[in-house]
Amino acid sequence: MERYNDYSFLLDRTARRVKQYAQYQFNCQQFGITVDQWAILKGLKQYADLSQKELAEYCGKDQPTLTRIVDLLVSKKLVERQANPTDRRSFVVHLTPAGEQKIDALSDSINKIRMEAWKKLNEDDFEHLKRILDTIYTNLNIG
Amino acid sequence: MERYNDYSFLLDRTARRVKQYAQYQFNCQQFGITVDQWAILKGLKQYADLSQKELAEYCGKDQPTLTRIVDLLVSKKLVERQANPTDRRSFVVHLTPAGEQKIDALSDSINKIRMEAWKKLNEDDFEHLKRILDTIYTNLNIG
DNA sequence: TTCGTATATTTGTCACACTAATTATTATTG
DNA sequence: CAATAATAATTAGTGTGACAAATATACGAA
Repeated sequence: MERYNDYSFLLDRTARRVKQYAQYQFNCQQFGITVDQWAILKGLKQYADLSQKELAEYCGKDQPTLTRIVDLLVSKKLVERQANPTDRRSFVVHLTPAGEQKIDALSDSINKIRMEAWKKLNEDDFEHLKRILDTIYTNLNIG
Repeated sequence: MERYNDYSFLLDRTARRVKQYAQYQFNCQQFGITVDQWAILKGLKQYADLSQKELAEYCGKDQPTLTRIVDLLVSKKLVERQANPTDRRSFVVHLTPAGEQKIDALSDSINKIRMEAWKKLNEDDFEHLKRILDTIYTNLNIG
């Protein structure tokens, strides 16, 4: 069934538009961060004070990418790197008060932006999508 | 239903893995091109001799990205830019014989790579996925 | 203890996405 | 016909993704 090949085009195209739409709204509303930086802030909020390796894993980024995103968040004073007392190789990434505040200030607006994509779709659609994407994801495990 | 927000994480994660897996196989099998370069070659094969603007549209790329991919394909001698006789602002992108040959040589292997993702999924799943992704895509039309 | 290996992070390089600005050409309008 | 607007392609700048290599530290085995 060669036409199934189209899934890769559809996936790539849709993922890019989702990100582009969100970033466009972030810019219009002057959130001052990127979509990927937001994902890291949310991860920190949810799991709190992780090492970069753990944070990368939970957020689905690789470590070099996470390093660079954390660099940007540090320069915006939204997070800080703290020494890890039990392992001097690693850092603990910690939300600053400004970071906490940013999350509180943006959460509602960002939920609204995200939900724009879900118009005309329902619970069953979500379950389908989640199952199919997870299947693809595990089918392609390289390791 | 705030949990629907996860669709963006799932989409991004899956699209990246699909691309990463394909690129990994491209590298192992020494195809000598990237996944995105392949998408442009296939677009040219299908539609033949388009301007860069048209090619970008059909392939779902923006114009600056397409310019750079075409640059790389030109340097690999797989395509060439030809003057457009009716509009001196634009080029016609044309597959070279080497480009045609590359497509013929790789098509079967790439179909096989693509189908790895589809294990344990069926026709209905494809229809679901296509409908849901297309709905999201059109929901987020910025223009 | 010490040597070798594993791990956390960083850095470098190439490719791609998006935006804005530039250049050359074409189309329009006054 | 000249001035202006629109368009195709490019370039520049920033952010992200993947991979490999480098660095510093931790851990395990001899």
